[in-house]
Amino acid sequence: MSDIPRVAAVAALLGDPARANIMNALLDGRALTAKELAFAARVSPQTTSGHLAKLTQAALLTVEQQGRHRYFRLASPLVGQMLESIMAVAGAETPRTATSWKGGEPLRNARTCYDHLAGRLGVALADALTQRGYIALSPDGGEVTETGHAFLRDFGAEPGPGKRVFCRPCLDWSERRPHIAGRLGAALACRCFDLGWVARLRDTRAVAITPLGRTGFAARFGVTLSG
Amino acid sequence: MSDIPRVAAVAALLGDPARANIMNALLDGRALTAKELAFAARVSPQTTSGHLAKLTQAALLTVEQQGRHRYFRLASPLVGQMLESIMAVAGAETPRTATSWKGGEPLRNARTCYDHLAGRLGVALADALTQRGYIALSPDGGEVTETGHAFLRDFGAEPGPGKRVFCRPCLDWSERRPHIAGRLGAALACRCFDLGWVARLRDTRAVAITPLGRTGFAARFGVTLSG
DNA sequence: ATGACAGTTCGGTGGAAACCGAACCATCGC
DNA sequence: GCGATGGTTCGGTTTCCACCGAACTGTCAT
Repeated sequence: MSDIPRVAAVAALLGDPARANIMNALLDGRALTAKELAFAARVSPQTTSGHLAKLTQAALLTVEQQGRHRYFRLASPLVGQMLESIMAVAGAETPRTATSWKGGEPLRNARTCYDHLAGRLGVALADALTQRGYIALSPDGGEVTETGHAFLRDFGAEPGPGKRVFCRPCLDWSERRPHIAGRLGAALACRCFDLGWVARLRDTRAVAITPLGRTGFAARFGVTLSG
Repeated sequence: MSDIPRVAAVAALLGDPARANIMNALLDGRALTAKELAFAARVSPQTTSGHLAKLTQAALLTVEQQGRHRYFRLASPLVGQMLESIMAVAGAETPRTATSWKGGEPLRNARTCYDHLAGRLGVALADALTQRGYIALSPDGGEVTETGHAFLRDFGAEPGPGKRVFCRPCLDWSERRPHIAGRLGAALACRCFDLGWVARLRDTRAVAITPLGRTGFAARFGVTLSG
């Protein structure tokens, strides 16, 4: 007895659809204003204000005031990981009759997941790197090989020298297979944005693969996607 | 839009204190009867029955009928990981005025976390293995060194040959530092139980360190604990 | 068969909270 | 200064759901 109430409180916060939408909108790590979040949550600004107050009060979000705007973002990567893990079980449950997934198609194809790439693109990259012997993934951890380090250095996505291990698998809720998270995932995604291979879309976590990216992914990773 | 409602539904289930208590009681991987869970949840059997129905309906729990008893357990390790990740943020939030932790002392000292050891003991083991150069841990992953493999083989806790990577850090909610989870964590815990170094206690996730274990942990890991 | 026990279903009650309309405070631009 | 805009607070309504008492089904024991 003593801290279970705390986890229940946190879970209850995520248990409201409006708040879940808010958290989901912030899952890519950006900072959004209260109004944008109201739109994402599909409720009125007043209601949103109350929700945001609770979420920041619980230290799930942090606020930053800029002029008359208030920018909200996830309080820590830990919060992002929590959301991902909930998505993993929420997606796994009930094999379900492949119902109307319509509308989510761009999301399933390529999106950002806090700070790294996910969706079919993310999984394909993970597969490509694994198949070429650059990394090794298992449900519990990941590892970069010698040749993998060389490849990453060459590609320009070698994370700075820190702790030795920095590759974490993240269960993709749409593909049901792991993609690359952790510092390596962040570095890869960052490099892909820098190269102009992918571009963020408005009001969604989905990302577009540019023509430049299409050829790039094919040439460097042997990855071809329809989206 | 389309799966956020799903995560909200899952989170809402965990958001009720009674259900959170139930999940917490099952977090060590054992199977418990409805009555035991009613006691853990501190509500009447009728109410518990309703909660259990919802949790199994949502595929967070599985049931197994045995005579007139129904045994409930977590549906998958994924569910355990989700709970751990929520605990991590729930524990992190609000540095808080070091309030009355009384009663949780044994839990903080040594406990099981789904299938591995946690608490001061778990963290101390992770520290010892790290300091001796047997493993390398970072927030995003873990790795076993060559000498580490040799040590584990000698200790009798080498997981079977599967994927190469099998060491996952798990943020300890009481110590706020990582301990060892994943296949390696499970193997270590299993070996410690086999050796009689630790023993489960009734009606709690806390474990006792036996006199045998006290000398064993000191000799093999250089770890000494008060509990 | 009979009683004991595990677990569920049903009905009613009470409390919590999500929601919005309206009014209010602060900041920006002119 | 003024209106426009971002954001919050307040009140009242409505809906939802956790909870328990009571009654029921099934299994085990003697």
